[in-house]
Amino acid sequence: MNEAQKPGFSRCNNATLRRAARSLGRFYDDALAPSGLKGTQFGLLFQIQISDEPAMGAIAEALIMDLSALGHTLKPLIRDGYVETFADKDDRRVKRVRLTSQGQAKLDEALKLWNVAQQQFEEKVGAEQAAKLRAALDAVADLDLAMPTAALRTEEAADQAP
Amino acid sequence: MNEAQKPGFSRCNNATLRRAARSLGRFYDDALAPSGLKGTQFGLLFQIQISDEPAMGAIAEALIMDLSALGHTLKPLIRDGYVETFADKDDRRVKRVRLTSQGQAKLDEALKLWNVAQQQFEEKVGAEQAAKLRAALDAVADLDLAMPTAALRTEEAADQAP
DNA sequence: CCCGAAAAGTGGCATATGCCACTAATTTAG
DNA sequence: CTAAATTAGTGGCATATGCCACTTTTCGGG
Repeated sequence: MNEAQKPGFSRCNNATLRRAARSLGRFYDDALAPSGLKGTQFGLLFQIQISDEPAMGAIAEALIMDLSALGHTLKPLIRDGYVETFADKDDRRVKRVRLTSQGQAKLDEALKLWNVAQQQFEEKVGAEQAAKLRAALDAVADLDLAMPTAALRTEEAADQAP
Repeated sequence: MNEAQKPGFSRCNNATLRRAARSLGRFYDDALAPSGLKGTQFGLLFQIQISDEPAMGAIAEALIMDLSALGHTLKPLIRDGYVETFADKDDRRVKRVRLTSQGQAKLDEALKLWNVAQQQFEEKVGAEQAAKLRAALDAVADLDLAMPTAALRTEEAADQAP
C-alpha cells in the first residue's frame, strides 16, 4: 500500500476533524455545564437569536445540518421552554422559531460562560490563529463537494440531459 | 454588547468546528455509502487495524473519545461481524479488539472509496493546505484545555495540597 | 493476607445527526 | 383552474457521543 493510499497516521481529513470536534466539544460543554446547556444547544440558541424569527429550513441551512436533525435537536429546547415555534403568516408549510424570554435569559447566562471558554481557547492558540482556523473551517464547510463517480449519476444526468 | 462579548457571525470555535464536521462528514459518508460503512465506522476500523489488538481504553484515548461511547459505537461493528473482542491474558479487566477477516475485507473495500473522497477533497483545498489544516486540528485536539474557575477546584486542590 | 483506592468496562439515559417515507401546502405546467 | 412536481416539516429508525452509577479486577499499603 503506497503512501497516498492509506490514511497514514490519520491522514483522513474527516477523522481528524471529528476527533478535534470531540475534544473541543467537551471543553465547551464543560464550560457551559453550569447553565445546563450543551455547546450545540448554545450554538443553536445563538443562531436563532441573531436571525429574525428564522424558518427551520433557514436555520438548518445556516448550520449546514439536516432539517430533521434540527427538528430533533430543537425538541429539548422547546420542552424546557427556551424556544417556541409558530406558523408563517404567508406560507403555512413554514414553521418559524424564536427564543422565549426565558430562552433569552438562558442564552445571556450561557454567553458569560461561553466567553470564559472562548477566551481560554484563544489564549492557548492565539486569537489570530483561532480566526484563521475558523476561516479555514468555514471554507471547508462551504466547499461544493460531490462525488464524481457513480452514486451521483442521477444528478449528473439531470444536468446534462434535457 | 461589545465585540469580544458576542460570537459575531459564529466566532465560536466550537460551533464552527461542528458545522464543518457535519458538512465534511456528509461528504465522506456519501463516498463510503456503497460499502455500508459510515465515516466514523471507517475511522474506527482503521484505527483498530493500525494498532496491535488494542485495548478499548487505548482506542478511546487515541480517538479522544469517551470509553463508553466507544463501547456503543463498537456494537454495530461487532454485530455485523467486522470486529471481535477478547480478554487480555494478564489483566482480566482489559478487553482487546481486533478486526475479523470479514472486517479486514470490508475495510479494504472502504479504503478504495475513501481514497476517492480524500483525493476529491485535497484537489479542492490543495494537499498542503489540507495537511496544514489537519495539523492545526490535531494541535487543537491535543490542547490541554481546562476551565480555570470553580468546576475544577478539585483538580487544583489535588495538585496544590498534598 | 485483607482492605480500600484505582483502573477498565458495561448499561442506562439523554442529546446529536442523518436518511427515508410521508403529509400538508405551494407552485408550476397545461 | 387542475394535476403533477416541488417545498417544508414530521416521525421512525439507527448510529454517534457523553456522563453517571455500578461491577469486576488489580494494586498498594498495613
